[in-house]
Amino acid sequence: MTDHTHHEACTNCTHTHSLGVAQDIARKSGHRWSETRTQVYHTLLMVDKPVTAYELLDMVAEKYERDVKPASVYRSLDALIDLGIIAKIESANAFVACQNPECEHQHIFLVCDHCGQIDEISDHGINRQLLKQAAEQGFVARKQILELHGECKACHIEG
Amino acid sequence: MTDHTHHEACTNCTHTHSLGVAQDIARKSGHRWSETRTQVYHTLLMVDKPVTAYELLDMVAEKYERDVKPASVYRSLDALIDLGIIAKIESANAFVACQNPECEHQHIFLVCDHCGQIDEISDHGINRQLLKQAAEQGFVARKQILELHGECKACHIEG
DNA sequence: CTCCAAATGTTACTTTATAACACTTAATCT
DNA sequence: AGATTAAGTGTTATAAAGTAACATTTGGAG
Repeated sequence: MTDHTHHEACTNCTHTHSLGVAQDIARKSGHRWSETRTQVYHTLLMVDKPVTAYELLDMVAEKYERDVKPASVYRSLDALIDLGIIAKIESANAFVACQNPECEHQHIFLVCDHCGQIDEISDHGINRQLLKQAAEQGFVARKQILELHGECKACHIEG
Repeated sequence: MTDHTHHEACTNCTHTHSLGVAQDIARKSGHRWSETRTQVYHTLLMVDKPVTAYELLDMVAEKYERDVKPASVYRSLDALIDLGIIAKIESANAFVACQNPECEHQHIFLVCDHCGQIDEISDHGINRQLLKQAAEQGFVARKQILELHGECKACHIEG
């Protein structure tokens, strides 16, 4: 495990990097960065699967030994969504860190109803086709929610 | 306005028809049909746009002069979803009657954030492509949530 | 170092949804 | 038509998800 001194202690290099990237994205887009946002985002990166706002609240409360309140968590979540570095899984009222924050913000989520894990499809073709179809009906699409529920590879094999 | 005696009074022929169809679908799939379900479904058909469970509750309460409770409404909604004749718009916590209950149950919804109206895209190609892409990652999809938010034709023109 | 819009802390509340259990009824079978 | 019974409803209470309002604090630009 490499030694990092440029950000707060984290046993995982990727996360430390992601936190730096997040901060940069925030600054560039005129948002501030803050302790709460760091903690919320870091926690989301660690769990690496969708969690509800209240689950997240409990995790942050325990990990950082603070009495964080729903409103604070929701505010951080809103900000992180604004930045495009996390996403809400609408069909689960849950939140998840994006796989590659630096590009493309129309997600296609694969939600395993068995283990709760999440995966993404990266197919711009589908996104494009959707926009096109919508446009043909005179609809200007601004945001796409696309979530497939089912069983992931691992769960399907195990039966 | 045509005279109908075969179902409870309704000023709209399509709805009377839909109620009959709904009842048939329910019976065929082993579900029962009931007064509450009739009222909930009928109300959804009338409003013809997404409404929340509690909005629906109020409408049913007023229209049928009864003191209907949340649990009852949610139970009816669950049943109607099971029958495939209504759908939940996950990103709005709202429910809407399906356009053609008798076929195809993977919807693509166009939700206008300006007027609240809803439209659907009928493109099996996209549905198929999604399943295919998911399958390539070993994911077996059972349910698809696909909602585009934006501005509908009418609202876009008006500016 | 100052400043102040942006963010947080806190309290209270609203909206959305479900659990549990007694009671009622739709539809099937005689 | 009347009995039967699983499916559905009524009711109470409560959980889960999300927001409003306002006083206080702070990140980061100048």
